[in-house]
Amino acid sequence: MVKKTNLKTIARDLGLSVGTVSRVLNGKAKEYRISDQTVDLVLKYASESGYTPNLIAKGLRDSKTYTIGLVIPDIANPFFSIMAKNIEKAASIANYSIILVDAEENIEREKHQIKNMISRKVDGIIAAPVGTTFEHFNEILQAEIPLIFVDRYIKDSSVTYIASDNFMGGYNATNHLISKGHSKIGLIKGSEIIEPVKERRQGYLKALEEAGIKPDRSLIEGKAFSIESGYESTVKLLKLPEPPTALFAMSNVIGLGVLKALKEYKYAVPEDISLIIFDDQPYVSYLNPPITTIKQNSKKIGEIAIEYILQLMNDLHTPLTSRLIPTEIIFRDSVLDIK
Amino acid sequence: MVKKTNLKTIARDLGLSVGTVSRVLNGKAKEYRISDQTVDLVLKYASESGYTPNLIAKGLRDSKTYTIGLVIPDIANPFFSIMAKNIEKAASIANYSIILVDAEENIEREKHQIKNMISRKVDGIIAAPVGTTFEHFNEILQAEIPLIFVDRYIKDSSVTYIASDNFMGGYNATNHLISKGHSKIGLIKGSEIIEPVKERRQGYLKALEEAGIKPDRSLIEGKAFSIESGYESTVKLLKLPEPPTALFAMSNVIGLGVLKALKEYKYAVPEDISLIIFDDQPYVSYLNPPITTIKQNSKKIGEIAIEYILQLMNDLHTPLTSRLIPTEIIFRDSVLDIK
DNA sequence: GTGAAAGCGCTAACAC
DNA sequence: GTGTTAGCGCTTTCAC
Repeated sequence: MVKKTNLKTIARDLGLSVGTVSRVLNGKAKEYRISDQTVDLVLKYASESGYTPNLIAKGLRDSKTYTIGLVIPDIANPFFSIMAKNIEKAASIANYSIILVDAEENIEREKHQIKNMISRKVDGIIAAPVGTTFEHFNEILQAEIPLIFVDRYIKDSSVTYIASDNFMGGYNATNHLISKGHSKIGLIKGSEIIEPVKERRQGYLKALEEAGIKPDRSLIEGKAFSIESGYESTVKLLKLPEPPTALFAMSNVIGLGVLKALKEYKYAVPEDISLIIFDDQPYVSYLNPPITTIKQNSKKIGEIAIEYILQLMNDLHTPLTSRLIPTEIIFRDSVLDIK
Repeated sequence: MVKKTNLKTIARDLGLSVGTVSRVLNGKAKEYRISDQTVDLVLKYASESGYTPNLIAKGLRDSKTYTIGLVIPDIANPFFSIMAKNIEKAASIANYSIILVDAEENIEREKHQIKNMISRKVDGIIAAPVGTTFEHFNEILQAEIPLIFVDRYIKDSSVTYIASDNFMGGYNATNHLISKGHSKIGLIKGSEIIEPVKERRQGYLKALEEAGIKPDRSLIEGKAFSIESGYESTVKLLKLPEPPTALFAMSNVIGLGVLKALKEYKYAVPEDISLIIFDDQPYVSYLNPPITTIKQNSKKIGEIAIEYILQLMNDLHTPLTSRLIPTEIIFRDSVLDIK
């Protein structure tokens, strides 16, 4: 037997009107000077009948869904799952729920899901876009839905973003390698259409340039944030006539692929080759050897994202500044001093 | 300028009625023998104006939200994030969106979020409950919302669950250790109120019993699925007058804590101590040494969960059988043969 | 102090 | 072939 309790049934059973019941349940009894007796009656009945307000109906009424869409390229990537965790936490404190979408690094899926979010009338969208195509995000803007980019972003899009300072991260990683005497530094990257990839590569290039090292295009490999791409790219570099003495892997997933290749080809780290991985994860301390990494502050990125989206939800025209969150280099034992 | 396009505005602008517009947009033009001219008109206008149907209003109408609540104890735990990925994928194929909740292994937060899900009128809930308390789940049942447990479950709850065969996993892990000559096997576990923890421990005990090894209660430690608990428990065991020769860590996070302790106390794996970790993750192949693990099929668990929830959504009284998904032992180099 | 009713956007039953 | 309208559950304005 379904006992669907709603304002109407409560009102009926208590011989009151929906209006009165609604007021009581919204704590507006005082304001409307509703009698204590009525208040008690309603409160008692509501709790005994297990009444839960229908947020959907409420939302329809005031054109809100108390919902934030989170569009992420790969939730299985620990960088994103930690970010998602913090975003969900901050959102729930503000009484918003997260609708999660995993775009699987697939632009078509992302487009489809964006449409879906718009249909669902989410109050805001936080996205780490898969690629550079922007039309589908334009639809969000046109629908006047607040939008914030995290981690990945589309540079000339006017959408506020919060990301790691990828340029400096790439620069610092490369510089550290250079300071240890390395000049043949392989860069294992993701797809170039991703802005952070470009930035990290530019940081890498800048460090080389400052050190007077001529960049060697054959030392730059990789086309995706995946174990496979990391693996294949590393193999290519290892087979070079003059293989690099150090590797800079652009993400934790890529890093796993690099490790796979190094293991297979029996390169010891750091004796045979040095390694730095962009993005720190708990397990890297226990790898053989512990890997030096560029640590991103995904917690902070998530927190600012929610802060920003809440502000936009309050006023769509709040002027917001895109933020580049500093990375930190965590020194471990994967870089050999060859000076 | 907000151009909020909805059925009403389209109807007004085109001099039609909302009914007609709705029919055309729902592909029911044929059925209602609406003129091609009208159809074209509506379709053209809708696409040009960027009309997106309001799923909320539609949902209010037919008491559906096309939404599934996913309640998880820790989305940063890769086991759960991979499961979430698969659940989201399967859900989106069936045109459902996922509302994600991270309970943070906190029963109060879980309760609160469950209430929220009910208010949101989700069409179903997939949960990996934090503890054994059940009242808040009863509310879901009372609200006649389909409910499925994954990974964690509450045994005497009548709620269908899909989980790894934890007993056999624990049994196989322990047996493997025994077969290599170990008899002092430390068990680093999570909180006992979690059913899978009990099951894994029983598997461990059963294997010992079958081998004629008397279980030593001082070898069983741990109280949470966290790095800290894994670390502290391991330290305790290492400080025993007669420390174990092998360790069985009950999860990937616990495993990280174990590794931390072993490293700190300079125990080499497997020379000084053998190790098996429950739950396989990509990085364990690259740990020092690669760790033997019990691999769970989180993809399959997620897929069945969605399959089941869809069936329940179709008919709440579909008879469903709880499933125990087999685990697999992945042999690597962390177990020493001491026979 | 409380009730009545409009309206949020949509679908479907009922008109004609 | 197309229009009208009730109703999903809620809040709030307007009555009295």
